Amino acid sequence: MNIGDVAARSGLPPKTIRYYEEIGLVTPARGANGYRTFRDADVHKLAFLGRARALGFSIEDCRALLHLWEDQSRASAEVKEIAQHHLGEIERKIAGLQEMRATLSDLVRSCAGDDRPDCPILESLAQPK
Amino acid sequence: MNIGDVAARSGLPPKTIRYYEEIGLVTPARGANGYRTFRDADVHKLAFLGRARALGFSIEDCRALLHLWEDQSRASAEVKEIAQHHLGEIERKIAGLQEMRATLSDLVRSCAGDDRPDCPILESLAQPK
DNA sequence: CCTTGACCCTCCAGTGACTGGAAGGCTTAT
DNA sequence: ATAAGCCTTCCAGTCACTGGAGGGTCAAGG
Repeated sequence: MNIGDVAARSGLPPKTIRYYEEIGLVTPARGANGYRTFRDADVHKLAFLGRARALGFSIEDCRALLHLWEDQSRASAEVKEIAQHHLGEIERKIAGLQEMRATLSDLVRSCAGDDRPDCPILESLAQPK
Repeated sequence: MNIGDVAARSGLPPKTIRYYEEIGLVTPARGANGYRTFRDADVHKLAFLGRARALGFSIEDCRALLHLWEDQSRASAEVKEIAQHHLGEIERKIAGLQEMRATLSDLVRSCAGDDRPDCPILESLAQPK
C-alpha cells in the first residue's frame, strides 16, 4: 500500500507519516521505484499513533506505548503509569486554562466594549497585580 | 537600568527580554558600553507583556494590546474583541482537554496496573474506535 | 506513443516563543 | 591583578509537524 492510501486509512497526513518514519516510529518497506510500501502492521501502528496523539500523548510517550504494545509480556502497570502521568499533565493544563478563563472572563465582562477609551482589561494588564 | 534588574522587576528572564527587543516589542536605549538601558516606561511595558502572556495571549495579541494600550483614544471595543476571541480559544482548549481527560481517565480506571499483560489502555488504542 | 494529472520522492525552511550555550567584553571588589 | 558576575552577540535546539521547490513515476485517455 502506498502512502496516500495509508494516509486515508489512518487519518494521518502523508507528511506526518514520513516524519514518523524519519524519527523511527514506523519502518515501511520500499518498492523498486523507491515508494514506501506499507504492510498491514504498519497501518495498524500508524492508526495506533494517531489515536494516542489525539489523546495528547507526546511523541516520546507514543514511542514508549508502541514498544509496550508490541511487548507481549509487559506489565499493564507500565502502561498505566505513562497514562496516569499524562493524565496529570492534562489536569494541570486544564487547571491553568480555567484560571486564565476566570480572570479573562471577569475582565471581558467588566469592559463596556463601546466607543469610549476606558478599558478595564488594559487597566488590569497595566496594574502590578 | 540594566537587563538583570529589569528581569527581576518584570519577572521575565533576560533572554526573553532580549527576544522581545528582537521582535520589536520593546526598544530600550543603549549605554556607551553597549548595554541596554531600560527606562521606567520599558519596564512597565515588559510587566504588561508578562501579565498578558500569563493570560495566554499570543505574542501578536500582545503586540496589538500594547498598541491599544498606548493609544489614548482607542475604543474599548477593540480591546474587548481581542480578549473575547482569546477567551473563545481558551474555552475550546479546555473543552478539548476535558474530552481527553474523560477518555483517558476511563482508560486508566479500567486498567489493573499490575504485573499481568492485559491492558485495556493499549487495547483501546489498538482498536479502530 | 504522448501527454496529462495524480501520485510519489528528497531536501530545506519555517512555525511559536523561547532557551541553552559558546565566546568574548565590561565592572566592581578584593 | 584577578576573580566573579554582569553584559554582549550569534548560533543551535526545542516540539511536532507543515509548506514548498524540484524532480521522478504511473495509469488513463487521445
